[in-house]
Amino acid sequence: MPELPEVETIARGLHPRVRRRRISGVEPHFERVVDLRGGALQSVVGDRIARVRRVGKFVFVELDGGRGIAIHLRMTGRLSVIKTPATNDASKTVPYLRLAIHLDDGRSLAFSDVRKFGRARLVDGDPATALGIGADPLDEKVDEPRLRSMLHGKRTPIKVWLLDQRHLAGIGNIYASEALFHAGIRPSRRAGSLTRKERERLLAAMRFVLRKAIQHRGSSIDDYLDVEGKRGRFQNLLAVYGRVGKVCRRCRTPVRRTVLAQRGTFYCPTCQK
DNA sequence: ATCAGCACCTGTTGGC
DNA sequence: TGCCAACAGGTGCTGA
Repeated sequence: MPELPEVETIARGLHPRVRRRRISGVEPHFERVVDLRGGALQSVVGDRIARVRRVGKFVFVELDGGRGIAIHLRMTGRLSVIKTPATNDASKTVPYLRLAIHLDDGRSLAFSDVRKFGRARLVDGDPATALGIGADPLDEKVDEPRLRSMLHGKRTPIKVWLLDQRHLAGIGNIYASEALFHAGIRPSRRAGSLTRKERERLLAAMRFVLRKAIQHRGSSIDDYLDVEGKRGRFQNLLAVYGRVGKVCRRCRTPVRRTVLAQRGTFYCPTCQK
């Protein structure tokens, strides 16, 4: 479900609600929700939350002392802050509750997820390094020369390259299609074949689309909701994603759907070369 | 390195 | 109306 704009919206919503709170307990309701590669989560009990921010597609709950909890919502994960439920009816309070992080003020951070794909992982030190993900696409240090060196010699389709979080972290299936539309580049183009102008357009398009989507609090195509349970609005402004058969907003050509890396991929055959 | 295929899960939807 | 295959915003593993 959530990509960079949705995760950014959630992190921004969560931050003022939980900052400076101390963690008083960690209660998993589904065994595999904790990714043990970072070690057991119980060790954060007693720690204070410094802030909440986005790292790639992770919601990062940063703790005093340099550690943090990295939460990945995958397809259907949701975060909310609730009144701490009695242990025996926790799962009734929030449907599909998978993990409750109790706070010292009688509230809990609730991580729920219909599909059980979401994970929470303890991280020590720089989260991007620990999580093995690349630079943020909104980071201005990612400029054309840097993109050029990253794409050099790559024969994989540019859209597939964009989805690989080790390169740039945060872009998912919606915004990859959208950014490529705004850049006028076919999703199937070999990454290394982009010209300088195309790389410049791609960088500008990624940032434009991601910033616009953040302004609109993300895209709620199906079930994405923010921390307050509200839908985003950017789904109404999508240019190609999910619009197969409908006409391109720019040139009226019907939008096409193909499959790349087993993912639905949308583009305008006229506007994208 | 890279890539297809599948696994992980459950719910919704579209076609017959 | 009813059934069921296909599909869904993501990643991670295996084997070629």
